Amino acid sequence: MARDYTDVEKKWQAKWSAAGINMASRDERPKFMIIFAYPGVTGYLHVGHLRGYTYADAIGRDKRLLGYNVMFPVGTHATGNGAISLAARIKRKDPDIIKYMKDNGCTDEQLRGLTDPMSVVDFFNNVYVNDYWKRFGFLSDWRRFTCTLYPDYGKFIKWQFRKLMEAGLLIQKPYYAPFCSQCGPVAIDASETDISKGGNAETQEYTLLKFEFGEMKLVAATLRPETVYGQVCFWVNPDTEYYKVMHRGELWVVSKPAADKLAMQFDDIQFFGTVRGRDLVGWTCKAPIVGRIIPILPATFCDPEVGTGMVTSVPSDSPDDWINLKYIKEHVGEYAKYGIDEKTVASINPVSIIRIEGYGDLPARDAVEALGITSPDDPRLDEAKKQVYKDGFHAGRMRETCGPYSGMRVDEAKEKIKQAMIDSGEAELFHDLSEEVVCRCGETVHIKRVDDQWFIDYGNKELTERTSAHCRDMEIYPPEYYANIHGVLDWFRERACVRQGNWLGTGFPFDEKWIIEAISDSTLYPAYYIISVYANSGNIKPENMTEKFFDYVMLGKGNEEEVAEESKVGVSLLKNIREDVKYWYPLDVNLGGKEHMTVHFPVFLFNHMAILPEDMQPKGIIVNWYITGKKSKISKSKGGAQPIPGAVEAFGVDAMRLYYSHVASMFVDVEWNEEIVVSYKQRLDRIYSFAEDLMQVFGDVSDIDRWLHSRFQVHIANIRSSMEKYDLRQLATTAYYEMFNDLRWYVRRGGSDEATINDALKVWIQSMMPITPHMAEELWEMAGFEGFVSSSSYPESGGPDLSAEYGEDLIRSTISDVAQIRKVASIDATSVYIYTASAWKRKIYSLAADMAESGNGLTIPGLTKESMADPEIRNNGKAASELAKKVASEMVRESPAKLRLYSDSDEYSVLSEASKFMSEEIGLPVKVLSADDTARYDPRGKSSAAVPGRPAIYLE
RNA sequence: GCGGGGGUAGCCAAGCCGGCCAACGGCAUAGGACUUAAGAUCCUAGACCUCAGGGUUUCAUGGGUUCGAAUCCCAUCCCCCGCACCA
Repeated sequence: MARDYTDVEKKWQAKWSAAGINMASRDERPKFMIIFAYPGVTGYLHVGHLRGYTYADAIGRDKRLLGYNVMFPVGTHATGNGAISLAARIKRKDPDIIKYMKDNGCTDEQLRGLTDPMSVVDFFNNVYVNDYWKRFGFLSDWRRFTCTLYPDYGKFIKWQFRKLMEAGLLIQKPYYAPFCSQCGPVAIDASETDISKGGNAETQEYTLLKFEFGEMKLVAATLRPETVYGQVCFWVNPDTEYYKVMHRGELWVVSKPAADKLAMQFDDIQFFGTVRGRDLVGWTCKAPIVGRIIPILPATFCDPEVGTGMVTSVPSDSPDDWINLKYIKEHVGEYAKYGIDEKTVASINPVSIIRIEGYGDLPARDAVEALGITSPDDPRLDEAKKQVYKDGFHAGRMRETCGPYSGMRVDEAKEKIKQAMIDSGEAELFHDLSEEVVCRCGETVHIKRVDDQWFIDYGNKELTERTSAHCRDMEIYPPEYYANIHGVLDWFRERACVRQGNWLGTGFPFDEKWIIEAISDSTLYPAYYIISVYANSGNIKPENMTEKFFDYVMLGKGNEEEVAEESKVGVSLLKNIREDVKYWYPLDVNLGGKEHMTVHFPVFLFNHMAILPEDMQPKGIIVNWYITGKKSKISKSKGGAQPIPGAVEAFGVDAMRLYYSHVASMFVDVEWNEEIVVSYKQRLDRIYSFAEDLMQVFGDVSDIDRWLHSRFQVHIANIRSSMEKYDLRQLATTAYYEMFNDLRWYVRRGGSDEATINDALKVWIQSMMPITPHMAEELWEMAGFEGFVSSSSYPESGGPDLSAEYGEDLIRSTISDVAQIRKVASIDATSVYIYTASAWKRKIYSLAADMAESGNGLTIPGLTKESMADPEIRNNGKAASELAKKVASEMVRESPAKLRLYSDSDEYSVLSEASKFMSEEIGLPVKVLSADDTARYDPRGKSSAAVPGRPAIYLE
């Protein structure tokens, strides 16, 4: 049957909204505040993002069932240049972006309005709230929505930074930042928000080595300063025109691109003409530290774009250098035109400088030969280079050729040698990117030195220790992250917190030329949701949000009258907001994707600790993993893999929510698979139909009612303990599978009591509410329950009815045993006889229970002795002592209560009453007899094998 | 390199403070019921062996601890993620 899920979803969303149950206001109830880390406004979201958001809503809904006043606010993060570049691309009608927007349902008319950044932000804010979060049935307090670009939000951030300054946590020092000459600073990251190429580039620190060449210094850039003792020659590209630049009174020779890069990192670079590479080759220069005079050789592999376009040659440890030197030696004739003679070349011999386990004197040669590389053009040189470096750096030691560094570990020598050369003026540092990075605007990105960069000092020891200590008292999931977060906090150093350039965000309060960057303005913000509602309603304007205002409402500093005077906010409103803050904070749960583990969550914790008092520190963090596309993350910047509105139409919101909750643990990645989502949809269909049928059952009380009631008490307890750990998957398993199966068994067993069904139905629907709220409301209404299930109260577990469960388990296992015997014995049975155990056997269990309770414990000799002391048992001779022995050894770990079940259960009645049912299930007539019935039919004497919990079976 | 996480039956995926585990659940599969048929739904089966409810081998590989290990320890192989201005 086709059920119109969309209608049901819209119907209940409208009702919730009309009743205002999503709105969170301070009252007498205990509170629960949960957020998810708000998304960046960089485009449309995809089905993967809704996973975490759904968890947040479901957890909030579960807390509602337990009587909490739940606040679940949402917002967006628009800081950055995403909106700027998006608007620019729309404005210039970039076909890719137009297609992307249209594919996601943006109309031409809407598109026409999206040519400035704020329109883009507003547009997506609207999409996120209406097409995603409201559409998914979230009970969020929409009045509290905020965005990082709202002026009132900015006021809060400025306050936050003033507090950081007061705490001495803002510091200034030079910084090397990726920089576009057109757009200013850019972010280099794999998702390529700012850039169009080079997302995996890293900033590398090069050591610039200065080689004396007459009055000039030839400057080579190296990543391996520890190898300077092995320098034997110098590479210059003969086809390149090099630049002479003056720097600190020295005349440097570097490539043109290098000169440009140097100018971004040193202030005094002056141009002094050029020199051709071919005019340098054939001469010699003096190498730093070793003072060795080495020949300058031509090398076409010297790329002017990399480093300085000149390279010092260490053939002992650099596969490139080794292979090129080898080539020259073997093809000297080709180099005559550069004035290179055979004698010079022959005199160049590698110097062994590093001893590495598994390598000979010349690691570069070994690596090259091991890979069978014979030509300078072999692409595997890169691999050889990495291998030699890795092995040498971590396991190598400097040889005796390395002067004062002899015997030192390579990783240690690297720093020491570098520093020594810097101190002596033979070297300087330079930063460059590991690969070409191109800005969205098309310009190449370089590293620029920024002298007065502001940092937040997350390396602060005292702050780190307090934050780390607090984490031990938090609920952090998964447990691995709880254990690991201390390491993450320790590892944090200073973090650049402001930037310049083409960037939307809040101005830095101490110097407005800076704009606060994207992570730093999103740390303390959960607290702002408490205040945003007043800003959104217009009761408080940004200009009212003075430093004293926030000091008062957030920290309780100052007195109301003074603050009211200064901020122009009424005293009662001020007090009211202050009470709100005290009521709602601390935040109970901050939920976010795993990418936050090393960035957002740590700074979220640090900033709370730095600014807010002990009793306002966060209480919980939950990390969720991703829904991925085939092979890769479904990337939002690369175009949505599955637009959300389409998925909602196809599968229904509840099916998607159930899919997210149940398909796997929160803490593993899951590959998006529509077929799986469809199967969840079908499950919901079945639940709908079954629940509807259940509502039509009006019958009599029977034994099975007790069993169903017991099962549900167990499920309630199970759900409660699972949700204490926010284990939504277990909740889903219980509600959508176990409860469902038990109800079906109940019906199959002939259960039909209206009151029992009603009770079970009520709990069942409530249990499903957190995950599939629309279906739950619909069923709740159909069943005739009052109000919203979303606002109902979940019961406490009454505990299980062990004897009811024992009886039912007995019936099930007996049926299963009959089936087993029929299968194994492969006989065509026509009827089934079931014999329950003799009374004396139950008595042995009773004695065993007594012993277990007595504290002396259950032992074989003990039980045998006790049993044989009883005349009734003793009468049965050897069978009795054997059973006593068996019971004592097998039941030694069972609880006395369990033993009592064996001894006290009236198995004959239980099975007799179920005989009709068993006949139907088995398909044969079933007769239940007692082994104590002297007139019983028992041609094979099977009844003697019956024991409590396991009746004997005879088929004929 | 530093830090972290994994390898479970055809696939996905629970379990992993040792025993209740031959190992939850889903999907796919097989047999049966229902149906004119298909689909849906329901039942049953599911590593291997077994003519009476039993037994034998399994949870990357190899060792070890234990009365007992998918679960603890060690080693090995393989896979994945983060490493900074991207919430």
